[in-house]
Amino acid sequence: MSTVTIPRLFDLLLQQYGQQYWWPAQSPFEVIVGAVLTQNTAWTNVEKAITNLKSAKALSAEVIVAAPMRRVANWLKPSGYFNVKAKRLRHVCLWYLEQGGYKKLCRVETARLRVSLLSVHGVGRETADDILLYAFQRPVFVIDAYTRRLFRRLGFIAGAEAYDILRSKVERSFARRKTKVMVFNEYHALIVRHAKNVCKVKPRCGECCLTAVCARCGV
DNA sequence: ACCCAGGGTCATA
DNA sequence: TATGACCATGGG
Repeated sequence: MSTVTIPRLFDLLLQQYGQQYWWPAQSPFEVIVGAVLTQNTAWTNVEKAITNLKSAKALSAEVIVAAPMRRVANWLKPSGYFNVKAKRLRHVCLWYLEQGGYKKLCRVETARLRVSLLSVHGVGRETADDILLYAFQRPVFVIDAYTRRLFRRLGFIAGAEAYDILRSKVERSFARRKTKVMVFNEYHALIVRHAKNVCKVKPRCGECCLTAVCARCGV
């Protein structure tokens, strides 16, 4: 009998769904904005907010910092938590400008860049890692709720481990691989893609997330 | 009407 | 360290 491992699951998901071509954005800065706006929010709602920013020619750190918070919040409205996110986005933009912009940030070593990101109000571990991986192409694996649930269900983890414990566990399992950035990029995207196969049985059994066929629900 | 979504901060114990 | 309240829109 073959045992599924963390690297093996990556192969299986890639076979099943193919490449996902993440992050859906046209620039690194757009990745950063999207990473903040997608916090506990459906991506379709984030797209609407980003469309608002583009229509207003406000998808830039300078414009966002200069704009009144009420106006920023208004652009962000479709993505939910708009008052909170307007504040967070402002902090991120101030940081981005203070650090000298994308080119300067590209020179910062990964561990330092992570610490720097985490010092920004509104940027937690997952958001920081989204940015590190998808805006700066750093070999960092993003742990989200889907990853936690799927990996727990498959017996890779207990489920309640601290974020950084899980992250290093996954990263170590690909330690010998040369293309870590590509793998981590695709793996996280594939897990999110796979999550869309969650069964729609109500009430949710709590175990049916992230498998195409839920044994408990019998779907 | 209810549940959920590509989290993070803050107060509290 | 570890819970719980809070933030808020849009789709199923």
